[in-house]
Amino acid sequence: MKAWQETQLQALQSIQCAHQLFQTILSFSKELGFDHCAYGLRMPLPLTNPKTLMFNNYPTAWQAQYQAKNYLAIDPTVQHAMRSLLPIIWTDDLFSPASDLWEEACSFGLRVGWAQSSRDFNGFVGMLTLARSNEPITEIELDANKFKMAWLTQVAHLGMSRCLTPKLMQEVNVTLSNREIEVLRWTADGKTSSEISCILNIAERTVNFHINNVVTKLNAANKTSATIKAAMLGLL
Amino acid sequence: MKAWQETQLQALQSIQCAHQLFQTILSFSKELGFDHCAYGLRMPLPLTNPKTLMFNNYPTAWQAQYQAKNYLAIDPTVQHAMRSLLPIIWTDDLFSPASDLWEEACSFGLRVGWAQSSRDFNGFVGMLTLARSNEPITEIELDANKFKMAWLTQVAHLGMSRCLTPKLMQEVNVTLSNREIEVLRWTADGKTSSEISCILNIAERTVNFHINNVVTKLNAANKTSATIKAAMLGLL
DNA sequence: GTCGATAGTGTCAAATCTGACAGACTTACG
DNA sequence: CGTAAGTCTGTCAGATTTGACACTATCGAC
Repeated sequence: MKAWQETQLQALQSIQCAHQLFQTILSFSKELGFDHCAYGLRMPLPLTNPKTLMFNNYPTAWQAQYQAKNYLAIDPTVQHAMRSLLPIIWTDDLFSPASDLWEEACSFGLRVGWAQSSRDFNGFVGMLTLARSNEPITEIELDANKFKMAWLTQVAHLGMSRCLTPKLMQEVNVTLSNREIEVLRWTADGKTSSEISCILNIAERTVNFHINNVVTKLNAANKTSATIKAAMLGLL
Repeated sequence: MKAWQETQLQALQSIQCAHQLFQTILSFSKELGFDHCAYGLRMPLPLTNPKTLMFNNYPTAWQAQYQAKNYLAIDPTVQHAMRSLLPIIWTDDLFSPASDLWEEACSFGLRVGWAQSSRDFNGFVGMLTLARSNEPITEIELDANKFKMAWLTQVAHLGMSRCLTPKLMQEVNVTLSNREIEVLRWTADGKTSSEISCILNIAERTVNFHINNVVTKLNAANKTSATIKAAMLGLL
């Protein structure tokens, strides 16, 4: 347990394969007393259909069930994780809006769990879940381990997003010029092209030129979409 | 040091005044061996001029200097914090692009420091800095305390943003109807009103009606600005 | 049973954006 | 000295958005 931090940081920095990284995370979660571990990464875009990648060592049948019934959309732990950075512990109360899910999870031996999320500057949200079948999480255990659990959440996110982001979201690799950023920021703040042309002392045509370049670079359908993409991915 | 976690969480949940909360954070930072502490909170909007709130117990003269020379805009620790969730330690290298700032900080007895940021679901970025005048941060110290420092970053952010967000950014209090969210998501993904009307099987006029309501609610100048605001504040 | 929030629809003129035509100037880099 | 990237500018037609006019209907709360 001494080598925790070094090993983690090494893994974080060196491992290039997400599956391999997950195995490392899993081994840490076992050291913390949890047989099961799940890591999910949700991309910020598109807003109408944000993709989520999942890694876990849950029973295969439960994984299939979860997928088939689209439990991701109603899982209360996920909903919490999308709104708050605070850790959350599985309770009957928490799962009351999704009793089916809860009962089935229990039937697969997933009765005790803890989850926390994190969000990076590209807008990616990562969620780490640690779970086991029995042995409720005690106050004492929590006090002893919550620092490490929170840390693991961070480390897992940093590693996972480093591995996955560039492939999943080409747009994060795009670089915008200073002028493009400037114009796009004003656009995001609700200025029209002609207003921006006054602010920056250039022709309206030039403003539209820059905007059009960004639209092309980000593969967007129009100005609004381009602005959203750039802002959500932290390009502005 | 035993009561760390309880006290922190209590403070986090109960204290309503940001200054009072900062005093609590400061006391923890002292327990961790740092005389000085700074907490900054940056709001996500407006993009052309994002406001930042600062709390710290630095020498008054240094605070004035920092403000007067607008060091916030070039501070390498801030720039790092805006791009990465990883903690960072003050080094000569780090400050080489801002040697003036670094020399002046040293002259005020701020030579050793550590900083980490976090980002919440409203897009607010918080940054915690722990500093002292001498005694370099050793590997051993870091290994012993980095979990707690990361934790404190989180706790500070949760408390501070709870205190400050509702006042600073009225828009976070706005609630959008389901239909408004739906329409706005499609808008963010680059669909035109007429396209959305097809997708949702309603009249184009109705789409514009919903969009206009959101524009009004969020006090935005137009569709693009409203969409950005909603997306950045996690309303979508 | 009225009130408020939500959802839906119509028309029309002016403002704004989009796309496609094409070209010029500067700066950094090799 | 050429080349690439970034910045800047022009015109014009057609699509889209915006703002202001009104109106109907449902649903839950008081």
